Amino acid sequence: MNKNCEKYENELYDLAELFKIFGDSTRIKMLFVLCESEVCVANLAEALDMTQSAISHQLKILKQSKLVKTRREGKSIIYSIADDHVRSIIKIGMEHIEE
Amino acid sequence: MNKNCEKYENELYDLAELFKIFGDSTRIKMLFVLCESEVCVANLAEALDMTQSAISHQLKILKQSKLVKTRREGKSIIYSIADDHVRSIIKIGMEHIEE
DNA sequence: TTAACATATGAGCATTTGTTCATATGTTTG
DNA sequence: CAAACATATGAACAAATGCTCATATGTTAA
Repeated sequence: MNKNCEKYENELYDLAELFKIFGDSTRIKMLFVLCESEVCVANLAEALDMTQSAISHQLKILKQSKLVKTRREGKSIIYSIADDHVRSIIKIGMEHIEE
Repeated sequence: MNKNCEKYENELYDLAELFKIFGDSTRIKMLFVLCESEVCVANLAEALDMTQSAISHQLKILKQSKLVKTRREGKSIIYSIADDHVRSIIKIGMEHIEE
């Protein structure tokens, strides 16, 4: 029997971890908004109609996963998509949905 | 503020649901194995070193999500990838990982 | 038809996850 | 410096999730 999933055990684990990040409504909405333009925490919260705290907790997860990056601008922290793979993943997922 | 995530509310919800399926070690391993060849339940269980029951429960989820399809062959049920989007999604995820 | 095999499924349980609430940290302005 | 603003974080709790165990359903061969 095929045992490649043992061989690729670690890669597949990481892959699952990656998709897990995208597998939550709140996070995918956040990423979707960020795909269009960089946004500060408060504006993200407003866009999704959620509390600043909830958004902040999720941003932490997105940042730890290196899907977003930050920079400070005055009192605000501006979040943006870390690399184009995020857009690719969302795009290809959307293509699957739309059928 | 950008409210496109309201506009695309439903699509983004479905997208999250899709990625949620990929966001589990067991399921991604199953899909990975199935990407290479169609397999019956018992062989999948063996390949992943898991119980038949656990695999069967997950296969149900994969089937409900239309990521896999089945056909009967004697006493066995043979599972296979339902469409090539599954391979694309795994592939693009892998590309992101390997960096 | 009955025994053996292959898969499916429901209930129960432990773990994980996402939100809220309260509060801490950090920055700018007066 | 103090007050106001923006974000981060820890604890607690409810909901969702994945596995196990027992058993049901369905198929084939004797």
